[in-house]
Amino acid sequence: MRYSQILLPTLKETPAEAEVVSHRLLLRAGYIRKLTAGVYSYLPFGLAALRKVEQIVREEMNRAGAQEILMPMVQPADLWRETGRYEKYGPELLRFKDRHDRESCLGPTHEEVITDLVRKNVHSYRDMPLNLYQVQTKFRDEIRPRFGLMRGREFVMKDAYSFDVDDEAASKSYQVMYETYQRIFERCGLEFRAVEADSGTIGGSFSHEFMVLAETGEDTLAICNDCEYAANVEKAEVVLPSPVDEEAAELEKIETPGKRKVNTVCEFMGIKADELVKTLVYLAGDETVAVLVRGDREVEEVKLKNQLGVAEVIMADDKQVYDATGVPTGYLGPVDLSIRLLVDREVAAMRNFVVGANEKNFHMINVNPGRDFELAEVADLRCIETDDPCPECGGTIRMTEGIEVGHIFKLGTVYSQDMNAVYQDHDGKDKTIVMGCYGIGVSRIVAAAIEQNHDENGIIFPKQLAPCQVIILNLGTNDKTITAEAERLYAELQNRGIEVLLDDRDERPGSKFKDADLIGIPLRLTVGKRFVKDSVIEIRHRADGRVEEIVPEQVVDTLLAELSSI
RNA sequence: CGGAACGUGGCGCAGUCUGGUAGCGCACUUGACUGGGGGUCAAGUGGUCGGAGGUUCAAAUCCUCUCGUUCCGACCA
Repeated sequence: MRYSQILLPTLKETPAEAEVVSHRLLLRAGYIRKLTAGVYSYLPFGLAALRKVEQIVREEMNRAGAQEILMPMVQPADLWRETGRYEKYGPELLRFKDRHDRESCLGPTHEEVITDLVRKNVHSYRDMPLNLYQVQTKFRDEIRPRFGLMRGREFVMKDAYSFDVDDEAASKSYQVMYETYQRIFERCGLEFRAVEADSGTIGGSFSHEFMVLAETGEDTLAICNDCEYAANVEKAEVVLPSPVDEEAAELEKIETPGKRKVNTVCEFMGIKADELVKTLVYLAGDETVAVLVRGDREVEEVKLKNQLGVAEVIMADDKQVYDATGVPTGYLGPVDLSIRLLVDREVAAMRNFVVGANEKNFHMINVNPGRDFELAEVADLRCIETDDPCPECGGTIRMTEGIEVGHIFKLGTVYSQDMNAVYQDHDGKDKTIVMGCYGIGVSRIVAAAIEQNHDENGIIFPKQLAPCQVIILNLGTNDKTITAEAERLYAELQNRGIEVLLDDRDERPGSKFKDADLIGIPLRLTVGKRFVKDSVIEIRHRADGRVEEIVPEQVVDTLLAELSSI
């Protein structure tokens, strides 16, 4: 490739619409351009990076015994009605009618289509296990597309579906995919964690998300500094604290005029927030419940939801609190409280703390669980926080953001039952096929890789994902010696099968250096004055800025050695 | 869907409050100089100011509607 001929429109300034790093750099480096909200064109280098990810995914899927197919993007509504998802899926499913008034939709995922395919073509236990996958453009009409390739409406996804005779075989297929995913993300050069995901709606099944660790992630993860533990904060368990060994002092009511907030009460009484317990009121279905957590903690609403077994919990407003308890907000406490009370495990282990007195302008001190109020319902209800102990190894937890790049799911027979996908077993009886599904956000990986690998000058692609491995800068396009050497190197590297871009533009050196940094090519060769003077070529590593000067004869061997470390 | 902001040449922006011949930087074209971290000078190209309607002698500017984009939230996973 010659820079003078390729469409690689780099920008000095960042388009105003781009907020996150990967979006900014993808635009600036000339990798993508937006057509409309959440829909992008891939320019040559953007496509090249995408292909690199696809290639890794394909190799590993094939190695795992999966077979590649390609399914239609346009799908008939009737198929979706069989699973009830045409109604359930919501407005993310882009629906339309064709010229014959047939209802159709653009595929946001392919469980229905693949299950249809399999029920028509797989009839015997001999046909399984079977794992089929595709790499394809998906369309989800997101309410709010954002962050460029991170959450587009149209995006490239690898989706795989496994079919097995029973649950045990399906678990094996799941395990194979779990390991395959580990390999894929490792080969992509990404720092990632596999985290257990919520299996909520489909009982009995299980599921893992693969998260790339990066600041711009949309999910918050609790990860351990000392071991491999990682969990979505919604699921991360807070370790049971050991009870405080302290003698219970005498309960006392004191006046706290106008002091309602945790910090004002603390200030007024000269205590810290961890010596106080706050009482929060939630609406959970038809019920109103109170939750006790330490003054400096937050309630994790997902945990509360699961504890109560309801679909949703909403924080009560001042009026709802008063209606339910007869106490104005700010003075609530567990002593003689009239509504159902849930106690965070941490609070249950505390002694002699401060709570509201259930009376305007009064708080209580030296409150003790068990003695002053009943510990009817104790559970893990608070958010895990930085420096909390790790539930696995006891190390310390830190919080980080994660980008979901993969999600694997044991589906069971959810779809096969609805769509009557059965096979004939040894005994001649029809049995329902057991399924799994496995997704990877291929285009999202490109964005995630950039989120994780960049500096102030631009992208730093891992070698495995870079559109090409080497860029040669000809710093003397009007100098015969320099140009001849740059051209010679270019031809030689191509012959040796190295992916190389030759910057043969009549630009000043500064521009060429800036562009080379911006587009993120791992290795840079510079042919310039130093070649004329000392017959040396400069080789520079984008990732760490390391520079060496070598004679032309060494170039190919040096590059091959560098690239073999992939 | 709720809240907020923005829309002026390819990109980034000023001008809008206070109506009066559309501007700046970058990019692009031509020429000269220059040539190892986005260079200098000169001369140029390119915009019916998102669209429609209205007010006015006069609208980028005021009013109404509309389309688009972005941010926060909700939703979804």
